[in-house]
Parts: sequence; structure tokens; C-alpha cells
Amino acid sequence: MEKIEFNLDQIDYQILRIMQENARTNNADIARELGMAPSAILERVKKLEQKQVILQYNAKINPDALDQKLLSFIFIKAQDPIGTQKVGLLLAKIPEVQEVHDIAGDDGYLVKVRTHDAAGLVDLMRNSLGKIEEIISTRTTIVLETVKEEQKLFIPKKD
Amino acid sequence: MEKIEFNLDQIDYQILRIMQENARTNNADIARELGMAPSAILERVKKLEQKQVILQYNAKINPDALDQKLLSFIFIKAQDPIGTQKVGLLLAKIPEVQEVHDIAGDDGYLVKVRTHDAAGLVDLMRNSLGKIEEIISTRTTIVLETVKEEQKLFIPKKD
DNA sequence: GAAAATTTTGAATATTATTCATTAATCTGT
DNA sequence: ACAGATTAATGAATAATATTCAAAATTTTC
Repeated sequence: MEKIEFNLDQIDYQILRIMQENARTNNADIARELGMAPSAILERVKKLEQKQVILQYNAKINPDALDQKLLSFIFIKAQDPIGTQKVGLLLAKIPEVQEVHDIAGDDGYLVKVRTHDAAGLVDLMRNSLGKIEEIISTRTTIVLETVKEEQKLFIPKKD
Repeated sequence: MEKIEFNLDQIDYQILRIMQENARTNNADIARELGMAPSAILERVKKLEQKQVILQYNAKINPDALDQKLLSFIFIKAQDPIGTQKVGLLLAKIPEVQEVHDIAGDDGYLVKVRTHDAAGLVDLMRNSLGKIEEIISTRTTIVLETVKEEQKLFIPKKD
């Protein structure tokens, strides 16, 4: 296991703040905003990518546009072989599953899933979850409305 | 309330697939991949943005790099004034809160929160949640390990 | 099936990305 | 504190991409 040293200064934080708001901001703009040369920004961004501070750039797509109207969270109680997360990895492979978290207590996972509708969710539970033998039980929570959904991190001013 | 018509064809889906993987892919590359002119891609991407199919571009930042080691989900039971989501909106304002979902049953919200550690979580509950009078009770689930965490949507081949 | 609307193309221009030698700044060990 | 070593930033030159737009192609509409 590699111990990676992130060593971020205030300029890095500013770059990250900007990139969090709009990942397509170009180096020239960032440079202008921070009063630096574009080439310096390029260097820093590359370094942030290499150090795995920036993990990827993604486009946030409107789920409605793809007819994925239903968001659900499923608590899954499972009997993993000790010390493994076999079930977690199987869950992660399901395309409709956006998140899989190993949670404290109850030998459980919390899973976030998007489907077209309730029928799609039932399908998924039957066809995908149903194939995973180690699953003992599930409890599903339906989202009626999402008030906020971002992955932006809070980057405080000082450090 | 505007009824927006998304009208996406296979080319749009391909663009979205590419953009989901890497939001910084340039039009020239997309054009090459799809065998089209860059200017056509530009037009389509602009249109996807205007139609709110693409909502934003974000950089996924490693929470560890910002010392946000603890991820938690909090179920919040609250007494909103009927027909409002006052509590949801207040929750959404908390910077450490990444997601707020109004969930079925129990007059509840499900909230996703990142903090430095358990102490940070306690602080947040005391200082931020504590200020919201309408909250009746909370139940917190700590994430031990995240196996998968994306917001990519599943874009099936045919449509 | 023809007119209208939309989309694509391709070439020209503007802007940005990238490279790299030089300069500046920071760090290290004494 | 300082000299040498390392790291980072600059600025100018080049490569690549973004953007614009008139013309051509395609699709839609009735």
C-alpha cells in the first residue's frame, strides 16, 4: 500500500475550488483569476491529477433526461466471507448502482440505485440482487424528491 | 413549471457516454471518435447544456486529500410545515452536506455528510443540525469503506 | 413531395494548450 | 544564515483546439 503525500497549498485549494464549480474552466481563465501564468496552472493541475487529488472529471447528467426518475437507497444485510467484501464488489458491478458503502453494524451495505421507475427497481432486486446468494435481507428507501445532490467537497479558506 | 423536451438521439447518447467518462474530452476528440466535424459536436454539446441534459462539469476530488475521512448518512425525522421542505432547504445549506433527499415514510430526510472525523460529525450535529428546531430525531450510519461512488448514469445502447 | 427548419460541414480566425529554456523561489543540511 | 540543490513560475514560441459562419446536406412538416 502506497502512502501518498498530498501537499496542497492555498493555490492548489483555489484551483480545486474553481475546478469543483466547473471542471471545464480552462487554464487561461484560472491563470487570469489567480494572476499566474497558464503554464504554471497546467503544471499544477497535472500534478493534482498525478497525486490523485483530482480523481476524474465528470459531466453531471440530468437523470430525468435519461428517464431515470426513481432514486432509491437499499440497505443490504449480507454474509461476506470474513475479511472480504465480495458482496460489495458484486453490487458495484450492477450498472444502475451508483454507490456502494460498507456500513458499520449489521454486516451491511448501503447502496444507491437509479432506475426508471418502481418496476425497474423490482427488476433490479429480482434479477441483480437476487443472484447474490450471500444477501440475507434488504430494506429499501424510496426518494421522493432530491433537494441537493453534489459531490463537491467543502474547502475551507484557511488551512 | 417548464415542461422541457429532451430529444436525444444516439449521437447525443454517445456524447454523453464520453462526457461521463471524461468531461474534459475535447470536441476534436469526440468528433474523431464519432466521425463528425468538431463544430457539429460543439453545437450538440451546447444544446445539451441548454436543455439541461448536462447540468454541470465537476472535478471529482479525493476526500482524503482534503482530510475528509469520514462519510456518514443521517436519517432525519422532521416536522416540516405541510407542503414545504423547509428543513430540507436548511440542510442543503450546510457545506458538509453533499446530498439531501426527501424520503418516503416517517417525514424524513436522508442526508449524506462528509467530515474530517467523528468529532467533526458531532460538531456538525450539534452546531448545524442543532439549530434546526423542526428536527425531531436523527439516526446516523457511519461508512466504514466505500466500494463504489459515482454519479454516472447507465446509458443503455438501444433506445 | 416541396418548403421550412434543423443539422452538418469545412474553412478561416481566435483562443487555448503545451513545451521548454530561463529565472525565481523554496528547501535542506550545516 | 547561507550555498547548493530542488522545485516552481515565467514568457515566448509552437501545436492544437474552440469558435464562427456561410453553404450544403439532412430532416421535418404539412
